[in-house]
Amino acid sequence: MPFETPPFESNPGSRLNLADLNPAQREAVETIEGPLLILAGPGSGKTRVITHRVAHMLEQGIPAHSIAALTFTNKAAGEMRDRLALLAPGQQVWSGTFHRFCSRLLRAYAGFVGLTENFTIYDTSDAKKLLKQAIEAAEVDLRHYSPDSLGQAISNLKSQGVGHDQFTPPVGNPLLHLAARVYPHYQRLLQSANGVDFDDLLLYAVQLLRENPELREQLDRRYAYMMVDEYQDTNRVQYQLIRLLNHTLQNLAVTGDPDQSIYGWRGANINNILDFEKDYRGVKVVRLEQNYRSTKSILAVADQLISNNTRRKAKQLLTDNSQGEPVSLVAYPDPQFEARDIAESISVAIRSGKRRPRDFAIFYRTNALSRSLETSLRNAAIPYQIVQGLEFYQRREIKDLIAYLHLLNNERDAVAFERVINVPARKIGDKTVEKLRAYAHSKRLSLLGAARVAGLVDSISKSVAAKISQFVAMFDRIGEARDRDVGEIIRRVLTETKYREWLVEDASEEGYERAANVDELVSACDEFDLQHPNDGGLEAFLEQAALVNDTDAWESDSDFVTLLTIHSSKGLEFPVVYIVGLEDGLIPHERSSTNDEELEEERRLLFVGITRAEQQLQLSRCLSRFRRNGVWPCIASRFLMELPREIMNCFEPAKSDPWSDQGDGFEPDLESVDPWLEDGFSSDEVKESPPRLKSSTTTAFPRLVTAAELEKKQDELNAIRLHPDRFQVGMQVEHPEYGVGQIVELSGSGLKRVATVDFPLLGKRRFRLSHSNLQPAGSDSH
DNA sequence: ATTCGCAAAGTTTTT
DNA sequence: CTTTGCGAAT
Repeated sequence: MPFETPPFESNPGSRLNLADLNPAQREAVETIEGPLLILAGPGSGKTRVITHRVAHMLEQGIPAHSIAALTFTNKAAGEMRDRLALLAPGQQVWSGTFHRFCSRLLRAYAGFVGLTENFTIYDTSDAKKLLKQAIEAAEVDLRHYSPDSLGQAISNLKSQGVGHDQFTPPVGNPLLHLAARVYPHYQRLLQSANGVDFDDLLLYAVQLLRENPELREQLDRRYAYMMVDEYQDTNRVQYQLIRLLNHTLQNLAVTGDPDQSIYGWRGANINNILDFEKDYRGVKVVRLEQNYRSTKSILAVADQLISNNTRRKAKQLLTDNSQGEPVSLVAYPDPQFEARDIAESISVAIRSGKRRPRDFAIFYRTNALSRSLETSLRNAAIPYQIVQGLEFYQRREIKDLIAYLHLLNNERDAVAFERVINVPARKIGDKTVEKLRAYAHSKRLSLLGAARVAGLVDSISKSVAAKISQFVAMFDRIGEARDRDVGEIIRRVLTETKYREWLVEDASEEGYERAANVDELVSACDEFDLQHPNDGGLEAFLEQAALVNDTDAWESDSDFVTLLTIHSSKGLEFPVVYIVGLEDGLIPHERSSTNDEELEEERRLLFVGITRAEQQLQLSRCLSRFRRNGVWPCIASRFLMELPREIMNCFEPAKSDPWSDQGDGFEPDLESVDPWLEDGFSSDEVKESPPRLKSSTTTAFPRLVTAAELEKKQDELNAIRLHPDRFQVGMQVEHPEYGVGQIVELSGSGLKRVATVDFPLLGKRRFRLSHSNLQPAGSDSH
């Protein structure tokens, strides 16, 4: 029997020491055979358990190639690989994301699902182009729904494991009826382009295993031991995949925490983990409840918050860590203030020598919230890295160039063809492409194939056909480099297309910036070549580019403050964490508060954020925020009311807060906003002097907002709220210094609402209503 | 037929 | 404040 090898000699380089583990952890590590459910609370050493478990399996003589570990993100897979390299040097255990696993599988068996091995993986924006064509082809009436919502619907179907030919829409759901009509067209377009979207990777893999039992059995045995991380975030297809691969041999270990399930919106089914014990027979359940990460103060807040969820298995968070400092809860006047204050406290802590930049992280609900934080950190000269800002691979110039590579790798790639055919501009426009598309469709050719014979297309003029031939000739010259290093290929693309020259043609600043990005892409290609001397090549690079995102580029080793969404903070930990924007409409997000289930997911999201913090945590919100066309008052997140505020440091407005605490339903008065008036704010009369930041190093989060400042800001908000339309153009107003004048213009909105007043003696002056003492002339001032 | 310029509208979370 | 869509000019 292969598994009875004595542990000592099989792996002499091992650093494995099970004595480092607590009893529950050890039990998980030592359970190798059969289904195992590891319920791991935050900070309970889950990664440690997983890696030790694999190392232990290897010590027991289980061959590395029969172990596969599926993770949720590349980041998690990478971390596991790194830690395993320390515990069990030189052992090649497969670890990666679901999508990568499926992609690998499909490359090997592409023919079974109607693809060839060089298929293209489309990201969401590429897929959207095909979706739009599909919508046209299906001739559906899209008056009531956006293409995006249709795409969402189809994506949801796919993640439920529903194929394009298996779906009957339920009666009375118009969106799904549309989806049912568009879905087959969309799928046909993907197939003819030899492409897949993200969901297809999983769906096709399941289809492949279902239709080929002998292959399923073979793979089941090949990966005799499987581990799945973040099992609470798996969706239906992922669940099916796991079942298919663990049918014969059920040596399956899943880890997860129902309280950290935050991907319901993309089809994750929390029942997958709640029902694990029903799905597999003889499941061993191990609970890791001891928290090694956070202080008692932080855990108390997290615990109190999550206890408001009803759909959960009650669980205590225990720690032997110290009490630590109380969690701070701060209300700031506005996001700029919030950002400045946070940057200031970080700066103070760094300068005092107590902390380094990498000790800090700032979380927000939506990416858009990162802006003011970036500005403040930059102004404070604090090094920071933003995870998932504007993604590198989403930039236009990068997508353009990668499209050339895609077309090189997969000549049927219609999206890539349409992207590159006229970039740089070659006077081959939409109309021509449409003709090519029609011709290609009728002759069953790819777009590039049609382009090769453009002269045969009647509707295309000779001169345009010549331009197309020129393009094809150029493309084929690039194609000669197809089998070279990726760096060489991309250089070939650049020299042949003169893309870089085209970018800087107009000598615009934007052009140079884009050119710099192009250079960065070239370096990325070279880097890839260096790192993949043997398993490289165009196809591998493209797969990497499609499945690796910027989150994975996050460097935990470098000394930066980290900015990221709460979602992408999962699995990470930081000594000091700030979570900003805790306002109603953000957390819970306005689009996620329609029912209790979504609300509970939002609560879990905040729970995840809170439990990332090791030593210090500050939660903050703003009293007003710039949104759409003006400044709007913000209501505190309802979750804040669920926190144990008596044990927290609260820097909330002193008097009762009309925006949050009374909750008497202030609704922004739409009529007080003039969306058609642009706001001109360069006038010197309109000045904004931010309150000076004070700081002290005595407390964890020095109190930088004084109660007086908050009150003042609030009075301003009140004034606007109570008298949204006190002023009108043509009205006579009185200014304490300048006297009486007439309003000639009103612009801006909210706190930035500005009146231009014409004074008989002084001429025109501009005033910000929220700051000035303008009164309607002759009115009884209060 | 293409390109350029302006206006309008839209803003969650991710593989 | 950004991106997308449409209309006019070349």
